[in-house]
Amino acid sequence: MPELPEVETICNAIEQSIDSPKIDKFKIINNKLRWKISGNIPSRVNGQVIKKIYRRAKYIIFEFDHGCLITHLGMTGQFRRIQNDYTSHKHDHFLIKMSDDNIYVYNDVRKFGSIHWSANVDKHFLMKNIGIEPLTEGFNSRYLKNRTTKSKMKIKNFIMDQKIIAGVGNIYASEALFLSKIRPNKIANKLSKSMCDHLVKSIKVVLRKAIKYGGTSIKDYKTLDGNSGYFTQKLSVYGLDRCKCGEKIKNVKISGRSSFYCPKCQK
DNA sequence: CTTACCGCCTGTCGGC
DNA sequence: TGCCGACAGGCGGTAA
Repeated sequence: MPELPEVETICNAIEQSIDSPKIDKFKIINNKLRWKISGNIPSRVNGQVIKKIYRRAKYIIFEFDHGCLITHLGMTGQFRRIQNDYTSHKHDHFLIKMSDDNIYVYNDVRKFGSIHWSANVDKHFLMKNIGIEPLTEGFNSRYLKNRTTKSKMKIKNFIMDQKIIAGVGNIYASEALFLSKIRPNKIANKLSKSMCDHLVKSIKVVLRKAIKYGGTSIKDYKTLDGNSGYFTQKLSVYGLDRCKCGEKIKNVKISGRSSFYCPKCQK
């Protein structure tokens, strides 16, 4: 479900809504997620203070002195914030009750999300192969040219590959390629230096703007307090019928995923 | 090593 | 009205 901008939005919302960062009780409601919730998480975090909440790729990391909780929202994962009394909803999986009145409830219809405890985040199996963060200086045209040169993947699959670029998913891949005027099925090693330059800039622009507007809500995504993201109204190709140039937008499957592009604007 | 495909889950929507 | 297949924003594991 959520990509980098949505996870960033949720992360910030959780952090800003906490008054007291001490966990009163971590409660498992239904442990069947992508991986069974294990590792005795309650005993590790009950009574502990969250030092920091941050995003890495599409993961939300709750950092403690002695380790981290690593959560992923999969396709349909949501956190909702409630206060005082918990009323159960279908597909609730766990909740984090803080020592203030906040309770953060994780709900996930399709169960593709996850939560793990790790004493060393960077070495955790879910984190150790994650690629560069696209909103850092290290993600530049030199990096992209170097990596694309060696790849025979379609460029859309390439920029969605978490081992290469962290956090870009199906929506923002389509949007960034539209901005760069590159067709999604172009082979990565066919990109020129200037195309790489353009694509790097486009990815950064799209992600920053989406964060600014609180993410994109196509189906399930909701911010912490149940609101939709406003970037939905700013989309240029994803889910749209017609390009601003007037041309009909194409929706083709690339590796089974819907991929939108304008045949006139993108070459 | 790289790339392609499967399967995990539930809910919704369109076609017949 | 009901049934059935297709599809939905992800990703690790495995096969080729």
